[in-house]
Amino acid sequence: MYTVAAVAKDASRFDLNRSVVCRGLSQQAARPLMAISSLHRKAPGEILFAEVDEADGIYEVFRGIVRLYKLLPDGRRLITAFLSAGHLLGLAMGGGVCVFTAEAITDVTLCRYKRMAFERLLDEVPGLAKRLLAVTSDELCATQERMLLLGRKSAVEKVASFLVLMAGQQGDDADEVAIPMTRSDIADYLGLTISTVSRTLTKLIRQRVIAIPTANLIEIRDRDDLEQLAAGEADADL
Amino acid sequence: MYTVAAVAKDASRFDLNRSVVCRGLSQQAARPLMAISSLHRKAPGEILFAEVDEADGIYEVFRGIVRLYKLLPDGRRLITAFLSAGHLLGLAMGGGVCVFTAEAITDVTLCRYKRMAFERLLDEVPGLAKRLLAVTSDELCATQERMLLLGRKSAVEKVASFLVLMAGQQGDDADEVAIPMTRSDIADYLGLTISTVSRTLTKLIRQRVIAIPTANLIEIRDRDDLEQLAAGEADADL
DNA sequence: CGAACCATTGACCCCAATCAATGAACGTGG
DNA sequence: CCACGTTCATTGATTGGGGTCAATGGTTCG
Repeated sequence: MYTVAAVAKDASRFDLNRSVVCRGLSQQAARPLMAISSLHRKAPGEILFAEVDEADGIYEVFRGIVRLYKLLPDGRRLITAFLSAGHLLGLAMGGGVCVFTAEAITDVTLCRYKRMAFERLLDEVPGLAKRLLAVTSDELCATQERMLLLGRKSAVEKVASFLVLMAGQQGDDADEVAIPMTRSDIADYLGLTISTVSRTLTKLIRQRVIAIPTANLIEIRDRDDLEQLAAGEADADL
Repeated sequence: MYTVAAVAKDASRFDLNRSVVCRGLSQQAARPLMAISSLHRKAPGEILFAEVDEADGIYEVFRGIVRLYKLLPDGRRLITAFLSAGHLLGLAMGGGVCVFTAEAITDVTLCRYKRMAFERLLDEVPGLAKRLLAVTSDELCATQERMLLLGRKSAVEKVASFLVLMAGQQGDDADEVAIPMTRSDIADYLGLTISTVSRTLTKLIRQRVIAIPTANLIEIRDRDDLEQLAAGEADADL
């Protein structure tokens, strides 16, 4: 763990203008946020906080990818989200207790705002609460889509949706999509098993919708088809 | 549709202290909210707004139950939430467009706050944004649990979870749970089919976990068992 | 009384899970 | 450098949970 002061020289990693929390706030308003923040690094597999922990703050991901997940007693896992740079983490704590586990899947840099102090700033910094409300509203909106996927989409539709989502996150024009997570992660994100994810991917390859040069790199060969599959508009051509 | 003035005599249905939006705000702060609100009634089956509509405001449910759902092109439906009195509706609009359809399933009374004016009040009324942030955070927290259910729970676990949820919403001590929605609604809420919901309920009856005097009334006979099933802690006794 | 809707239940089927084998990619240490 | 273990991905064989189709009965309502 590094305090902000300690890495102050590395300004690009803690630039207020890049911070999602601070965006839209005046420099002056953002300053108190600086004061209660600290920069952290995590290696792949490291846990930021677990499901039972007391919520200790709000995190913002600066670099890398974090997975959030919930577990059932017997080990079944559902990944509720993959968070990349610019995403917030810790806003949805139920009564001060974490409702999911957060774990780094790549090397991760993030910034933590102390909970108590942050709560106080919500009253003091004008526009901060409204800004966070916008963020959580967007998130809530995205989870609606995810529930539809989890509850009603077929395996092909799920995998296609995932690929479209990943493609959308990294420059729209690029047809090569980097997949930083494992098949197991994808499966637990889509409510499937590893086998089914793998089988479905090869099915998409055979249909020439995608190609997979490396396991972690997927090339989209027919974006229209893929998006149609993702939307559940495909006729009967699986 | 009724304006607030028109139903002002019916004070109990538009009491600021009962309003979730206004709770925690001073009387003075709440007054401008009154000014931009209007009271509405909807009959069962009436649609408040549909998935493609422009978001026209924030609603608060005062009485009755509303279902929110999303559809796939071929008609598959997922009900994302049942909203009862005290719930807000319309906060999670993606870029001013509704991301789901809202439909009354009972007679419903609700209050609408005009969108534009409401947005303005977020800046002007101290504490309002923070209050709504708390509401959306709680909601976000609840959707995590729902995603786990949709993605990883078995039919029995889903139905048991649903019953526990319904029981929790209406006085904890009562063992008779009123089910105001149809089996079809339950199915689309849990990501199952009508048949499976029905079959699962009779299975629970045979295990003496519940009893169903009327289709819309479920008696919980063994709450511990039910909660264990809901949590996914049951061994192998289906 | 009949129509419409809802819930239950049975017979059957299929999609995705399970079980299991194989291969590829990577470190690590001898 | 290569043998070895480990983790990850693919793929086949088989199973089973829940979907589909369909018949029946109960309620409500016009």
